[in-house]
Amino acid sequence: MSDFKDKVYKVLRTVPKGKVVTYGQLAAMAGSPKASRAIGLFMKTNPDAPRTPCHRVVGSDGKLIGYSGKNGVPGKMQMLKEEGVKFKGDKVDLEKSQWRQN
DNA sequence: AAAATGACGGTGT
DNA sequence: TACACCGCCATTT
Repeated sequence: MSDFKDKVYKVLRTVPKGKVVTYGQLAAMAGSPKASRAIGLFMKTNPDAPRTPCHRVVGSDGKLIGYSGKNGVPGKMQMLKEEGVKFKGDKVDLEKSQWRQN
């Protein structure tokens, strides 16, 4: 497996409940700030579904995209709400729920 | 090995 | 503000 991919999952697993990260941010932490596209690809593949909270990954504007889960994006939004993530209409309130290492 | 694909992001119109 | 296009990266066929 590529180190990049492993790194992405590692970081993603570090994201606490009730917080979210953007694809770009996640990519940056993994070592490639512009690999946001690849990140989504990993989420789709998602070999570690149960241990990888891919539902905590949102777009740069906090908009929910993707999610191959059971209920799709709507279910993802619901799940995040349950975890305590604040929402702004159909998007996540990044000002309050975006995860920050620092 | 080369080309196509995709759960993105930013910029332009 | 909304839609379209281009650029980036890693995976898959």
